[in-house]
Amino acid sequence: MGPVRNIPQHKKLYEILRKHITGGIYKEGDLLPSENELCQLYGMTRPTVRQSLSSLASDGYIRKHQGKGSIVHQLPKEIGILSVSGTTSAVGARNLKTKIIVKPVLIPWENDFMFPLSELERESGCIYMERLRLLDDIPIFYDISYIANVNLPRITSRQFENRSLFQILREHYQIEIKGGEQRIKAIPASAKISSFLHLKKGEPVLHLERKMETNNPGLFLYSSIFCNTEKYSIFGRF
Amino acid sequence: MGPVRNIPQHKKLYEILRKHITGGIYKEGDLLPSENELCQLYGMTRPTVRQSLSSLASDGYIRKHQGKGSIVHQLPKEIGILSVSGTTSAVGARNLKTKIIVKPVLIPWENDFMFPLSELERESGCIYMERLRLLDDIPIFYDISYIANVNLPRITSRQFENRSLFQILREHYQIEIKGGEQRIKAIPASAKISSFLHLKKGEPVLHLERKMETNNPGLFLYSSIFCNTEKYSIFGRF
DNA sequence: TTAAAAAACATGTATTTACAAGTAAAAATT
DNA sequence: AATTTTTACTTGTAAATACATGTTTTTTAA
Repeated sequence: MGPVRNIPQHKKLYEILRKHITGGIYKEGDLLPSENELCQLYGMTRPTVRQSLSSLASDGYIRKHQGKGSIVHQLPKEIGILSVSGTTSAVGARNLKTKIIVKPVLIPWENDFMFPLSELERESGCIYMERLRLLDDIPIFYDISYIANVNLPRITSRQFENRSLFQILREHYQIEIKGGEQRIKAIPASAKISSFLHLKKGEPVLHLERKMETNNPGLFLYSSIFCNTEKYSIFGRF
Repeated sequence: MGPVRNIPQHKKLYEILRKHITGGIYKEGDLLPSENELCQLYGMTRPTVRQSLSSLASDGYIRKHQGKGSIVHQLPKEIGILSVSGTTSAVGARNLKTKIIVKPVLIPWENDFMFPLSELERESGCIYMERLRLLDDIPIFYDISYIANVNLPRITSRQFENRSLFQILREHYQIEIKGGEQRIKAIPASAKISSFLHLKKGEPVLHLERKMETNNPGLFLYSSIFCNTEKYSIFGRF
């Protein structure tokens, strides 16, 4: 069959429209072509087109209105895992730099880990890394990542500096994030956290504990993230 | 206009299965009946059943696995204020009591409101209220709500004590929350906040600023929520 | 007994068809 | 000219059909 990848049509159209929206071809408030027009344009039938639009809607890129059409919705500029919206209007992903504090190493899991672990995960050990993320040279995230060491050869020797962890997992291991859960707290900065995030000890810090599911059943990504929200907020949609 | 509402089949099945899951008939890890079985059970065709399952999956109630089936997913056990899903389940807390601090009153909008407002919203004025929410008699949320005064007769005179604002809006005004956006910060407790939440001044507090969209285009709900996350975390899915 | 092959069954993708219901523009009427 | 009605176009709902692909169980063969 050659190098032809079998990506479903509805996924292709989803990606096309998503790029058109994020790329600015369609702007906020714009009306997307009607479902029937999209059918003609891309040679698909309406249920297929509707599946793409349905995904775009549930991901927050568009809103659908019966009788009117699909309207492009304002969307957050994504930065890595989180979305940040601050006083400055549009924060591009280019301004976010990543600094490795602890390179990926294989260690045993902590006994009192923040999420319950399966037998398999415990046995496999834990790939551990610490990163600092800076926006305009201001430290925003102090990020501790944990991954179970299952079927991820040579991951500890890869370069993480300018690529997100998720990008590497997707490109080299075909791992996609399917969803997850998180706990959010406001805590006082410890000595360690405050020095990393350029805060005074005891100042409020946002703490996220996340568990992410992947397309590989049994493989989860965990992270503990400390955010300096003095200047920027965490932004989210639902 | 008769009160008869034609609720679509896929939405009915969604509600049935959702209640079965939240009610404990299906527990975490359980396999739902297969799509074909559901077709027979409820007299629908597979596309209709699949639409229900697709909604349940995107709302985090189930996970679908090709070849296996639909598996019931762990539900948030903690306070799920972040997980407002399309139809009903907003804040799933049984022991959560509400205490009104400021009864609903009609006031002009603040000049430096946290979200940009439309002309219509500004002209209409603002229904303002403050509430305190307690979990096991511990104050957890200090909640300030803002609604534009458009087509909501007698709302300032309604009883809010034991019913959620969302419930009243749904039952009396047919208003449903379709989605929204939020900003999250960790801030030091002010004198006022700290006294409401039983904290010391300066202690970390979680601050959420939310804008919620409704099925009524142009009508938004806004809220500013201060959370005591000393003992509980905010829980969310994505 | 073990391992490979086949079958049965699950969800995924896609087409075709039909009608319902909401919205907006055009046409007809007053 | 202003209002009402009609029409055209939009998305929403739903059925029937077909085949693809992944998973599990059963059967068959070594």
